[in-house]
Amino acid sequence: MVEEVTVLSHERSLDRCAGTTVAFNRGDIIFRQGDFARHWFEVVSGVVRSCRFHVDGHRHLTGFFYPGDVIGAESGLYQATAEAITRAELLRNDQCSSHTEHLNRALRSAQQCIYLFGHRSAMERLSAFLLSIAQRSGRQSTEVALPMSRADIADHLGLTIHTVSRTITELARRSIIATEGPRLLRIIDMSALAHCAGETEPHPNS
Amino acid sequence: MVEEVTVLSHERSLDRCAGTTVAFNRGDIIFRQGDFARHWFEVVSGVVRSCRFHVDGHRHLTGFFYPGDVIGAESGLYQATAEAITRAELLRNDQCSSHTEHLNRALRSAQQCIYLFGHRSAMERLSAFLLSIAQRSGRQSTEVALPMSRADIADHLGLTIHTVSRTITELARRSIIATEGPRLLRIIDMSALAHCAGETEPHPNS
DNA sequence: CGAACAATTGAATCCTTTCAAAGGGAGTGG
DNA sequence: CCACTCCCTTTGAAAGGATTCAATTGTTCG
Repeated sequence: MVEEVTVLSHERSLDRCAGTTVAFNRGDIIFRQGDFARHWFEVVSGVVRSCRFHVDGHRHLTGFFYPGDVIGAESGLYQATAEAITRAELLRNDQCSSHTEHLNRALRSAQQCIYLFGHRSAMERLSAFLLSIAQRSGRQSTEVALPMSRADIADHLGLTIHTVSRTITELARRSIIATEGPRLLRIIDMSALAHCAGETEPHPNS
Repeated sequence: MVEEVTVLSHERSLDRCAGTTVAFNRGDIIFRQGDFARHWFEVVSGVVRSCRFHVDGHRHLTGFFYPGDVIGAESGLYQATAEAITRAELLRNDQCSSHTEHLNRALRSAQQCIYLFGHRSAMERLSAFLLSIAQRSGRQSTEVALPMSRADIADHLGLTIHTVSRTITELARRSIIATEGPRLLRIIDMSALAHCAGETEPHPNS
């Protein structure tokens, strides 16, 4: 296809599969699980979630995708449904023979998800989740926007909305975070949060 | 079982990175998390596990790899440590520019892991795990070999060895499976097992 | 302002973990 | 060949944590 395209925002434009920008509204489906994977996408703005539905109706949110993240790079059939949870712009690209790097990023994203689940307790999972969101959400790392609902977080972490809510409350009670409305919070003690995530826990005491 | 073929056993030999066969004994490390990813591997025989260690010592087994599976296809640093849990032969390949398909398989493997974690209860997780093992272990699908220990299964599913053991016992009590020693079991009622893996929740009865 | 939906909180239940101990193979040495 | 040990697995009972059920509070938007 064409090689020089201004649309590509980042510097790793090894590929010639120039993308076209597509805009989605909150709630729009970007692609569906089981459809043939004709395109892969890079998030430019907004947040996208990917989810799989089980037979009993319960869903599993396999990931949240922020600007710079790649989604749908798999070949064959899409393994999950992707949906915009805020207004979002995505770069849509045709599948091309060599998109190694995007596959790599998709793989890393999957491994991040696996990492989250490696944590056992609700506190560990939520803390690790908040840290990963803080890293990616772009703002000053202390302010964390939560564009997704508690239900989304719960389905991502394998918890219930009640447990998610309680755990957030508990973190606020300990002054590790501060809530500023349901969709925005501030990290007060980053190292304590990392501690809760289980990353720095040499000896167990309280 | 495994037939003797030329170096590349399957037909997808797009790549010129012809592999050399390497043999590992039970317990041998194949590569370590954090090392530079110089090679990627395809399992020819045996079973390999990949795991990540958290700072507090607890580990998470991110996957089990059977013949045909690809491991270590990521670029940069290895994201997990790979270890043979039976005597195993692997095809070692140099990283080459285009290994799209192997990345794809690695991605699918990661997504399989994510899928497992989408299940909530111990019963759901273990049932889904047994089904995935049964599909991949190659034998007649009713006989399932478990080359890994209960501890490995527990760390893979985010449970304890006690819960794993209890859940297996419970499945046997219901005659959904039959155990023939700790490392071998037979699936008696495949549809019931699938039911346990996905549809158990709606209405609880005895 | 009120309706509809989202989030929080309380109390009881259920499930998993933890603590503790017994059973079962495989391998070693007498 | 058998006794013994070690390690893995299984099982029991109590404790802890997440879910469920139920209700309240908070937020958004017409």
